[in-house]
Amino acid sequence: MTEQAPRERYREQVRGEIKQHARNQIAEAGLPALSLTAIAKQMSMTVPALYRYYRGRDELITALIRDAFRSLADTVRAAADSGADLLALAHVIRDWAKADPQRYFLIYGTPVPGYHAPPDTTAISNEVMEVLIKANSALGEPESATTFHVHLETHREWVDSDTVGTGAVRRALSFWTRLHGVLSLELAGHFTGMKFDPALLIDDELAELKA
Amino acid sequence: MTEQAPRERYREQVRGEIKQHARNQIAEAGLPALSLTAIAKQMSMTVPALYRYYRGRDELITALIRDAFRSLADTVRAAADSGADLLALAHVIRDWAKADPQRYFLIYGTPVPGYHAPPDTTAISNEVMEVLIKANSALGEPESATTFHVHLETHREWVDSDTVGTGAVRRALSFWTRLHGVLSLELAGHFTGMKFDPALLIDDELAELKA
DNA sequence: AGTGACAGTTAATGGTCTTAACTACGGTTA
DNA sequence: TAACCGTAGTTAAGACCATTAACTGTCACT
Repeated sequence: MTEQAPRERYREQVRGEIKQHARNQIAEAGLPALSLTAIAKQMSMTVPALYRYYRGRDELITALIRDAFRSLADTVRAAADSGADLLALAHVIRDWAKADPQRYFLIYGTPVPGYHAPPDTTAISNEVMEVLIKANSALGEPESATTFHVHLETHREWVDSDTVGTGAVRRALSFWTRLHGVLSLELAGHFTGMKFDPALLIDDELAELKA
Repeated sequence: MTEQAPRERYREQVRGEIKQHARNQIAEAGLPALSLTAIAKQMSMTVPALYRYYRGRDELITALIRDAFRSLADTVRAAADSGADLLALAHVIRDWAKADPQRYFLIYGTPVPGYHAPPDTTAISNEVMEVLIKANSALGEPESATTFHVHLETHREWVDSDTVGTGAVRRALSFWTRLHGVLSLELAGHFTGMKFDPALLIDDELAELKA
């Protein structure tokens, strides 16, 4: 019942320090390069000591994924609350991704076949989607319904509030997939050689979203 | 100068067998799970024996990447030569990806910061782009030029033949990025929970490409 | 029939993650 | 103040992993 803050505070401090070293390693050489041995060496500790703070390599990675989702969700929400329109929102996300590409790939990159993110993490992921849908609610509903639109009418249980139209959901999906399409290819370097500016491609792709 | 086929043929045989085991491991548990030790065990060999066939783990991976690109390029080209339209082409690519998601991610997934694909591999990658551009040449050039379109006019040295219009290049980029956007998120499982059919989303996204 | 190239072996090095058992310290309580 | 207990950290050990070096046998060609 007593205030045992110091112990707990130190613990959080060290956990944070471990994550920071982990982030640096991943940013520099990718997730496979994340090494507990290297972290321990940088912190002047022995490797098993790290297990006091994380159950193992996987739990550390999971924590980093959670942080990345949290950071993205906060960034997107803050921008949306500041009245950013869809195009501005896209560039906020792009800037966030380009600041640390490997962090973006930690979230949206190659999945591990067995791995399933813990529920709280996917919940944060949904936050992002909610903001995107809300931002897309500004534009009205389209007059002509596409095949996918009518399909979505009967497959949108996952978006709880019925205050948003199906059109907003569809546009949010378009926004998300188009942005991710350009962004992930850009970050992966698949546009090098082609000398165009990906930012302009994004603008173009999202301009057609007005429908 | 003599016909030393048997040795060479056996060599290619074994190289292929190694790749097959590697492919299975990656398909099941992702690239990080690729283990030379496991391959050797499955082939009833010792690990160092594998080094007769590949300089190391990295060269084996590179070979797999090259094969994947080759397979995709051939598949796309074959479909295009059979007169498949853009939508059909998209579904051919999607089917190819869904048949072995990890193979798709081997090509378009999370990049390793240091790694640069060998020139011959990127050349195959360009083949795919060429086919896409060619397929997009069918539709004519748009009357109104977007900002990105005019930007692309001055940044398209990478597409050699001047027989294709800038509009075709732009549409090919849209096609590629939109398809990849939906497909990569689908394969990574980011749509699970949302119960819609990604195939219909792709149809919708590409339908708007007619512009 | 002999020779050389090559497949495959064993052995050794160094790296990784992980668990178990032990030590020592620091704060809490009697 | 003295005993105690939880916890951070250690050493030791096991099980993987990739890679290199040195050796052996075999097969194909001269």
